[in-house]
Amino acid sequence: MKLYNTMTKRKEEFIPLHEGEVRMYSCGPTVYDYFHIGNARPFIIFDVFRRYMEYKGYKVTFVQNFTDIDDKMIQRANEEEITVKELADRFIEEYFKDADGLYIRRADYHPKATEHIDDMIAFIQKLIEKGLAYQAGNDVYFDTNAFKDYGKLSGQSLEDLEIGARIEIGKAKRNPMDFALWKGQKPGEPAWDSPWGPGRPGWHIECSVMANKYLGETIDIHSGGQDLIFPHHENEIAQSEGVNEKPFARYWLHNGYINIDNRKMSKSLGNFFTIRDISAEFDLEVVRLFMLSSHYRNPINFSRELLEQAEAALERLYNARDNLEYLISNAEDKAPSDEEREFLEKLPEFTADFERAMEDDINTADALGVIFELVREINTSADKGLSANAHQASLETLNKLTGLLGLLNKQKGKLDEEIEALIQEREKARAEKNWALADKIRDDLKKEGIILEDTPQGVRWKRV
RNA sequence: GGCGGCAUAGCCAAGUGGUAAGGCAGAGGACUGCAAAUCCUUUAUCCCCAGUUCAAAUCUGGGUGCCGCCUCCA
Repeated sequence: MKLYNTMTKRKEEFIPLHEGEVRMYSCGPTVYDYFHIGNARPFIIFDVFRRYMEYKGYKVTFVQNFTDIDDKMIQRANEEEITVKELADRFIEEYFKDADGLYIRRADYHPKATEHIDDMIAFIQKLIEKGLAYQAGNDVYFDTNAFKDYGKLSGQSLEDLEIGARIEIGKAKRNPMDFALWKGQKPGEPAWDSPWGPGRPGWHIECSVMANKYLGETIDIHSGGQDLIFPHHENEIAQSEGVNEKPFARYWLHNGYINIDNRKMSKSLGNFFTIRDISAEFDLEVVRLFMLSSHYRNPINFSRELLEQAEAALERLYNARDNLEYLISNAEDKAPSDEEREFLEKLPEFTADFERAMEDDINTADALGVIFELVREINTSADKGLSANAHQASLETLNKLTGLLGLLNKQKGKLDEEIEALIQEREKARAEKNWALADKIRDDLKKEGIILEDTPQGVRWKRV
């Protein structure tokens, strides 16, 4: 498995710290609102990565946090006249609704910042003891000048960063790049007791602390959006390596942005679509396929047209599966022909190609291409007169590969007896060349959401 | 100013030295009572210029255009 590591700017062979295990931490949402499709990208792509590593036999421990206390949380809670806790509880629930719709599996741990305040205080104390942090008034700051590797992830020297810094030098800070570990309470803000007085943790410290707590001092993989490289991940490294004096993460994975009209989609620009918005018009599985149709590090544009393309592509996948299931239930049991043997020999090549794509830095676009090649092979096999056994093998391969990408989750289900009877009635009408009746039944069923297709192998149905 | 990314058909998109995957849309054809599904065929001076090489979408240099990070952001 090769992964592009932001730290080294190269693809590297993945070697876990502990044999057979993957410990990964992915930065999760700040739960002050519904998440948008830009947020959804890392959730989806790293969910796929996790599925794939499990498929490869690794024991994966996946942690994704919820940031449930920060400036935005406080501001939104004030606007809505509810507590920060109430706001967080609500949007954590909404997170899971949307994540479920996208078939994003639950992490092994979803730690919340507010439930780790004591751990954070202890961590900050260690930083102070090591001379890497200082108290200024009721705040505590990380002393970036005291950490020699500061800037190594983003490839920036502290000097360069300072030249470009747009940030105003806080009165209490020694250096413009220093960042808050602990913020003293301001009027009306929620606060926790600490050695520095009542206050709340800075944003960056939670990830260092929770990654350390759930995954250890050195983790295998840390992932998130490219916009977190600086300052968030840079600061996490400073904190974690400052305290532990060990590498924090072995591989840093960062996904590219979702753009609207070629501009980054972000809450601050206001040009975003939430997953909740999209779900009103599209099945969220379409969004999932859309996300996987390009490589995760490339930027992707978002538009309705592109979702429609993804929708059509997804339907092709479902058609292939439906057709296969139909063939299985109707194929004869018979001895395999030479053609069948050839087909069955070829089948594993698709899995091999798929794996090759995935192991090249999670190239889901290429992997999807392999699935579509498999689909053509399957569709072509329909009239080869293969045995049920052969079709079953095709189905298993298709399900395996699409399952690794988290696609084709919906099951077809069964038809009501009433509708079953109508289909039989139509078949009878067709046999009698009573096209008027046959077409009427087909139209009526379409209104019920059932589409009938008369294939060379027989009549088939699917839901709209 | 510093750091980084991208440019492949109408749209989307893989492909890091050997002569352009795949999806969507369109066109033509096959199958079909019709429709659908499916299959076959079809659409690319790989942004420009120069260089390296037997060979370049791929490497090097120089352009051009677009985007991102350096402030909260996935």
